[in-house]
Amino acid sequence: MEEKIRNWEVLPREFYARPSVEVARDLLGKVIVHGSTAGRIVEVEAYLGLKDGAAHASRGLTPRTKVIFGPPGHAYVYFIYGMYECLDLVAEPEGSPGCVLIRALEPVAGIKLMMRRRGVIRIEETASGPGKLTVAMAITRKQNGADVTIAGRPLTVRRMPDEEPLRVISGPRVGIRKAVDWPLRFYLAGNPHVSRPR
DNA sequence: GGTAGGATGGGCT
DNA sequence: GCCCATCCTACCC
Repeated sequence: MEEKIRNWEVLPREFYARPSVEVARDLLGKVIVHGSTAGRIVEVEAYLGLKDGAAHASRGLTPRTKVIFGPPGHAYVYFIYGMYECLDLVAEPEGSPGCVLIRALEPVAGIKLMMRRRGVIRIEETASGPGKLTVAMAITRKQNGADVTIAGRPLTVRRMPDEEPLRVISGPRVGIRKAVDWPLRFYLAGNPHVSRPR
């Protein structure tokens, strides 16, 4: 990782201890750092609690969902479709379920390594999907439950010092069968790393 | 440009 | 046994 990134502010736990929709929107433009790789968040989805039929947490507290009910600012990493892993960041105060699925990143550091892990030659194919970005950044279920608010840990989320205003588009979440009309997906307008433009 | 179908295994009823 | 917060390939305009 480039040395400058190591000096960027790590988002504190208070950032995550808010309603999931607010946390989702505000995570856009922030940077996920894992090992020597880093990527700017360009697409997210909020998942709520018991009322949100599409959310894993809607089934209640189980071995898998206990991280979502735990303290905010931790990673929730789950296995899906027998093949892929997806990264969420836990929101809401402890005891209140809610999380944000990271759906796409714009590679920022360790770009060649990320592309090599993915086996792609175009940067836009590197992390433009929730299953793609975990491969590119080597994030696995080993990181499930990891605290992302502590500088010095391998997995952190940081604020760029020169963050600019963002044009955000919201719409329905992708790949779900329940609560399909809730506009809980947020992404950066015109960004080529978004998984599904429009 | 587009999409239909298959890969593949864990979680939960 | 069924469902899945996905991705890639083959195939078809």
